[in-house]
Amino acid sequence: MTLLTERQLEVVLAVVYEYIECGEPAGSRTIAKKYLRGCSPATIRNEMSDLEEMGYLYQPHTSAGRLPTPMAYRLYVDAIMQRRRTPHPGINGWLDDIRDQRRDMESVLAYASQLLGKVTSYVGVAAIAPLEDVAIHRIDFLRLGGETVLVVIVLNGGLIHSRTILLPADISQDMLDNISRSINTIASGNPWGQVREVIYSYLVQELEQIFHSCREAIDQMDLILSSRKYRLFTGGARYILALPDFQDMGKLKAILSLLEEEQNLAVIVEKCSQKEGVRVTIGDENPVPGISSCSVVTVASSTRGQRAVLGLIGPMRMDYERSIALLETMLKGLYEDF
Amino acid sequence: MTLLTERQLEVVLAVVYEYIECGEPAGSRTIAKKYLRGCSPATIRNEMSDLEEMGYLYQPHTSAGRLPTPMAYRLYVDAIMQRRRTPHPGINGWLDDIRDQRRDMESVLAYASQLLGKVTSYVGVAAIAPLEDVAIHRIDFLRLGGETVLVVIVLNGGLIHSRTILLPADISQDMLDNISRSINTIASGNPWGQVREVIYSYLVQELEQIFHSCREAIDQMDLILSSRKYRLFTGGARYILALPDFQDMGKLKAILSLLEEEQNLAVIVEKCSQKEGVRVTIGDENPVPGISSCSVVTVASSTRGQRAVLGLIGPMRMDYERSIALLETMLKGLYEDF
DNA sequence: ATTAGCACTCTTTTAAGTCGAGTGCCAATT
DNA sequence: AATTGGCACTCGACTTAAAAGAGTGCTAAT
Repeated sequence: MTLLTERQLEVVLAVVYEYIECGEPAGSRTIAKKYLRGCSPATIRNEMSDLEEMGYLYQPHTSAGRLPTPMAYRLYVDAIMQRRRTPHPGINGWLDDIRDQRRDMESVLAYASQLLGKVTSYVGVAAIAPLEDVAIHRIDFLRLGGETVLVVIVLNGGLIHSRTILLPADISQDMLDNISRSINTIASGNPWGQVREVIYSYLVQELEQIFHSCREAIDQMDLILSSRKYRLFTGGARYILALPDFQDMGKLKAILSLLEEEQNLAVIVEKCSQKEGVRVTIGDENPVPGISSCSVVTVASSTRGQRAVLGLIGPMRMDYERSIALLETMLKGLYEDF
Repeated sequence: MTLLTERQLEVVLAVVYEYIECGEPAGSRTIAKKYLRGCSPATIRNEMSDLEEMGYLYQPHTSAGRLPTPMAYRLYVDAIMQRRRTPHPGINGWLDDIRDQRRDMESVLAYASQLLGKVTSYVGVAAIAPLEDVAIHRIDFLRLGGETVLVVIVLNGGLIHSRTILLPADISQDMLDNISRSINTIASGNPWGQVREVIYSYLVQELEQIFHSCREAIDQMDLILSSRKYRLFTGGARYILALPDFQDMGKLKAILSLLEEEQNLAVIVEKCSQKEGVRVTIGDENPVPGISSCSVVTVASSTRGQRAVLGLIGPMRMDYERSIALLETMLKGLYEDF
């Protein structure tokens, strides 16, 4: 891969910056006047022509200015990431709002995602999941009728999982309460991995006759807890309607589909939570299809038994710098609360 | 109000039906040929002209066919509601899907709303709230750190409420467990109204010194439980993009805004849950602004300590007949499970 | 009361023409 | 050898004009 000259780099970054700001193809004249005062438009044109050959720029049609390719965005984002980031100003007021209406975590995250969307005009994402070794606070069973039982698991960070399971026999609520009591004496304060082992061995010793019945129930709980499923929230989808990039119904549909299909969204969140800090994926770099014309900025962090992710999904020409600053500031702000 | 002649009624209903089916203004020729074979287009034209004066029809422009006004839709829907409804065929397979992946209630409702949207191309809504007098299964406290405590309330139907509250002192988890134990002995199986009274009198007698501190906590819980807040789910928003009625960004924004603002959606659900059964609101009849060009069909029902609502939000020319049948069938199907 | 006929209206579609932004290239300049 | 000014050329965006089509309103006949 041929390296870029200093000036070529400048031109690429200028085109990206200009396009992010104005939303229209950048012409040689504009770039020369606003970003590289020392050069004439003709010079820029030559550079641009070369850069197009190299795959950094392209023209939507012959007589238009240049647009950045994903490669150019990548260059731009990498450049930004190296710079020192300043915190995003002016969301402190909103964070106070969140703090004031003391709510459960889900509401807070839902609100945070809405806020992210509102402020940026992109789609805000917030997600949280328990860490693998988080301790269980309490397990509770609630007879819903017949053989269906609702299992409620409260984890130590405050996350709550619930799920109905089917027992092979109609067990009374009193009996369930007893079971719950026994389990909680060993479970409370310990991670599921340990708890499961203890329950298993207990079952084998004491309750062999109903072992198989319970085993399925335990497997169910295993599924709930080991899936480490993210609780996902998105907000602000309505604001992207105003963006010129989403006037196309096709793109709109793609992004709405993504938001409504938790699985795909989970893949994105999953990917980014593998390491702490900011992560930017551009266009095709995204692991899910359909949003290849979008970019995703996320920031992840783990504390107190939980992994939290905040993110923004926007057009490829989204304001990466501002988005990153906003996400970092907000994540930090939220952590001060929890 | 002048009454409609038999034939006028027929014409109005025909125009509504035709428009619902085809999505285009209905001309006199079409109506005469497809719905009133006995009459010539000219006759229909005369009737239409009268009906326009009466406020049932209108023309988008001089040389176009007629469209139904909200009044006409109302007439049509009232006519439908009197008819005997047949169950919606072909969703049994999907209901089985729901049944198979035995999940917690929230997932089921989320899935149901998605399904409603997918099948109809409108927006599906599902909501559930506890009845006022539903019994409490369990109240649990979890120390999150410092003075913040997470209260988890499991209600007898399986609904779970949680919320962080601020206590005036840093209370240890052991202490919280004790409190929880005491409360549960009196709370479990009883509705909150009673429980609150008992706790109050207990506090007054035993714990006067910290009465005020706890009082606030109890008030908080009061707020959680007496708000009877609906848990809301919507799904299928992406499908409306394909409808000709929502090609307009303005309308799209209005409906997305509604979906993202729980409050407004709650108003709609609230209204319809006041009586059992089907309810159709057309255009301006809707209690919230912004969706005056949409209709909402809902069906509500209460059992086992819970009120459930299923609904569809679609264009005014939505297929009311099919929508109603679908909602009724699905609600019935869901109740067989829970 | 109903209907056939016809002129009229208004949107939609198609075609043609103009405008302007921006490029590519060449020859002149540094 | 790199840079620059000049100029012809391209292609989309916008404007205008004309034609087509669907449907009505009205009038006169049945």
